[in-house]
Amino acid sequence: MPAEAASSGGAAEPPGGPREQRRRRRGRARARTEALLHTLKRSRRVKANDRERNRMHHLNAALDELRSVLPTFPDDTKLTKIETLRFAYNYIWALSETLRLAEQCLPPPPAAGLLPARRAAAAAAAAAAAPPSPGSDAGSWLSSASPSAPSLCASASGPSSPATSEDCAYAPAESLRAFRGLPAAAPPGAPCR
DNA sequence: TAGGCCATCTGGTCCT
DNA sequence: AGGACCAGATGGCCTA
Repeated sequence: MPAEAASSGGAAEPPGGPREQRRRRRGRARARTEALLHTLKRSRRVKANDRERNRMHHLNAALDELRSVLPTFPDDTKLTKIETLRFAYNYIWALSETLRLAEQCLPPPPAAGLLPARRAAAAAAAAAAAPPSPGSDAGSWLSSASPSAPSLCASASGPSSPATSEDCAYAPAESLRAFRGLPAAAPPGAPCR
């Protein structure tokens, strides 16, 4: 290709010459691929954002479902996320504790001897929620370090305690007594009344 | 106005 | 490769 060889050889290329045109074409192509890459990345990001939003919506829906099965409060304020989780944790513990005590104290079947579910639930609710003293923030009764349950915090290693060594959730030992069907204190092996 | 809560975006990591 | 999950950042809204 003689023409090419000649142009590459020496004299300054005239503006708009074939070399210049090629360079411009390459520049445009590169810009186009970069733009394409950018839009591709962008669209992936947008999609990922969409999925993430969706995921969080599902998570929140599940949290709402959890709220709906937890006993509501007089003031009916919506529990925050962390409150919901902590309260559920305590509620489950209180329910199982109620069952445990009931099994300990009640005569074996027939079924009539079983603790009515609603009473058990009410007791557990009281246990899990109490003491919801007015003016106290959620942290004091739902959160990790409740001063009202020092003994249970101390015995956090016990399998039946809702407290963990790291996060000593409120342990409603006192409020379990609110349930009239249960003894004030029923240490393991204590005679049932 | 400060602080708490929340939704959303984002980049990184892990898993399928 | 693409999706799920996670944690940090950011900004908006609300309340004391």
